Amino acid sequence: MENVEIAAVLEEVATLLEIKGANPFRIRAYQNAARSVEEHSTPLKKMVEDGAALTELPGIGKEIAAHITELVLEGRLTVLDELTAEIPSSLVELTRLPGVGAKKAKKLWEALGVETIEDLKTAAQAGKVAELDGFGEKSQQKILKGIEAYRRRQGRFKIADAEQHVEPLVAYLRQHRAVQRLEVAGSYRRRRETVGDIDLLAITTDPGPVMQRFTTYPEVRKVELAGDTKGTVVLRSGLQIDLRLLPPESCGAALQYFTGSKEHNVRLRKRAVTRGLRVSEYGVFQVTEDEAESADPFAGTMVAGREEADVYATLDLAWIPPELREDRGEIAAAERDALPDLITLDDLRGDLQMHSTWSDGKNSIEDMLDACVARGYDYFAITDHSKALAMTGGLDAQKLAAQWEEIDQIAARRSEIRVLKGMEVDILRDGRLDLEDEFLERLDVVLVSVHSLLDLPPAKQTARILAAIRHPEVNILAHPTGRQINRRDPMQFDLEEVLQCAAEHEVIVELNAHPDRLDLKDSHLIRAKELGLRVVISTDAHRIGDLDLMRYGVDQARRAWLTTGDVVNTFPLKRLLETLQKR
DNA sequence: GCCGTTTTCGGCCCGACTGTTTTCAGTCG
Repeated sequence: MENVEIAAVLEEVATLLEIKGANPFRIRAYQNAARSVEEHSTPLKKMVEDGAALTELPGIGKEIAAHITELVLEGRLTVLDELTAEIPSSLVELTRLPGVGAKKAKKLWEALGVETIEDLKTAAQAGKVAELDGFGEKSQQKILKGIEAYRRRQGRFKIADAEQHVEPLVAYLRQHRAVQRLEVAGSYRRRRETVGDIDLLAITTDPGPVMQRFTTYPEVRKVELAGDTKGTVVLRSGLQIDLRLLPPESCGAALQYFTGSKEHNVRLRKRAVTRGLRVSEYGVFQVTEDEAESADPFAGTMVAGREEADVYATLDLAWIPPELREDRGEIAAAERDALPDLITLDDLRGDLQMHSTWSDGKNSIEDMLDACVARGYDYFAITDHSKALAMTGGLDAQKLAAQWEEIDQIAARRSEIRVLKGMEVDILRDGRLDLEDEFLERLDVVLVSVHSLLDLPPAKQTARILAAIRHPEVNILAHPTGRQINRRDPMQFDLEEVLQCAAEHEVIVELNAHPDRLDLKDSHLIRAKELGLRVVISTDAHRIGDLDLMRYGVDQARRAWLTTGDVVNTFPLKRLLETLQKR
């Protein structure tokens, strides 16, 4: 049982308690505990087995520690069983729909007998939802739309969640002596923001025992198939894993083949055909016309297969980084030897969005400083929220001035890194900014972002954002679309117009590295680059550990072909400051 | 339910917006 799963169970308990109408603070305790578990780097399962004190984790006390222990050891949770005896657990899913919280889920259940999303859809289509007290026609429409959006993203795992399941499995398989090499291929290797299933590749000359080890992995819920070359299992988390077993001479070809994408491979195989070659997961084969028709995958003469780069080389192509393999022009670029020199994590010199205890962050400015120093950064920006976000403890001008004093004091004794004074300033309804101009002028870096009124009519939303980025003091448009992966669709507005306006006003667009956001997404970033925009990759850290989320942003940036020249926080401090001093 | 202490209780982020109402409950961030 991975930390994400434990966290999910605690969340489920919280939601059921909410539906039940329990003490709100008790509910929050479970939510806090869930978050704490999810963020904890070592597996709690291991802590339980080692007898380590779970209460050392923030938000975990005696009771929840006991719950986690029960969950890990027994695979069940008494509290949860008791709750689901009263309330159908499927109601939890209803609360994931926008506009449906615990109270409404309860009402739908009690008044209409709705237990599942499907029930709700039927009831809404029959117009029964609108007739309920507290609901109306608009709510009913919103629910139907929400169900549609929810369905669209079903079954996909965020890359960071998938990692939690995949990494232990990979380690487990690599321990087996018959496994010469084990790699993750597919969209996971291409570092897509979400993955549907996982493609594993094991190189072995002794498939039987490897398949045996795979299908007996303790987290396996169901074995779909287990042959000599291919096995499929579903983990308890619901994540499907395909394992392919291949001999060493096919390793590179198989890695290439199963990494995809499908579109990339189709183009590659077409290219091969014009050269009298056949490309498959077993290798690249020089084939005659007759052999090309053969059903035998080993027909012809094998010319490559052991190394992935050789597969590309036989097609007169440079090796293409997996993140680019989406048929977005990478094959033409590889042919001209004009592939971009993609950004790497080591290129980053700082982080330009993070929060401190001054607003909703969990660590002090100096803690964040220490953590940034430890990551080898040359600079970082403290960017707490502005006052419109009252729930985060957003800062007004007076508090901001007090924060500057603290920053100055810290900077005076800590010269090893440069602290930039920043703020994540809310864009108000009409596009004005949530901080007075004379304070904006004195900040080193001004981020602006939308946190409220996410569903304004598109024209109004566009106008609102345009107004903000035209403000002469604005440097960065943070998490531009406002989406949350698998949770909330992007805001409706004209992104193209916003990007063009940002280009015109030299506003940098953020690639928010948080794996829940990854906003802008790859295709948007490609467009931004075309328009000559600069990008900043920021973690939006709310605690020290979040600073490590940077790598997800880098993955996404690589998918968008970005290089160090495109990303301002790869710049040395002097050049960064010049870039921020645009006007 | 957790936390912290001036330590075994009392506080815990709270304001804005929406759609429903006709003065406000529920949701969201």
